[in-house]
Amino acid sequence: MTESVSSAKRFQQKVIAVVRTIPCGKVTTYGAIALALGAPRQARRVGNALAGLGTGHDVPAHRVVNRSGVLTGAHAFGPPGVMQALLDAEGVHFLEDGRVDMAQHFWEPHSPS
DNA sequence: AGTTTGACAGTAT
DNA sequence: GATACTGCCAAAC
Repeated sequence: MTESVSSAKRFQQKVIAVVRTIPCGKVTTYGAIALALGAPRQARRVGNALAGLGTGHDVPAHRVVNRSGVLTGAHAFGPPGVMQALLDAEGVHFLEDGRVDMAQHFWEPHSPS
């Protein structure tokens, strides 16, 4: 089935595949995902792909933060604080800066192959 | 068809 | 160490 799909859509599917493998209580970065997909420096597209998911997916997108540990995509989860609450419920610890403790919860994804 | 924006990251100052 | 600038590429306007 060689269906013609937009490259963005295909990229999105690959992103989803990786994000779904993120273990509970762990977080990763956009750049790490992009690198695992074989698209280094394309971190922006990873975020853009997740932004297109919207609601009704089984993807733990709340476990994806930027390199600084900031929840840059919190706005996509509706009311502010929801993304933080989801992570906190999974045992993720936050710094006083409101950032995720990357040194403790960073998890590096692998290629979905 | 050109410009702007975006759930980022790396390098330079 | 913090701030500024640039690179990347696609979707939206």
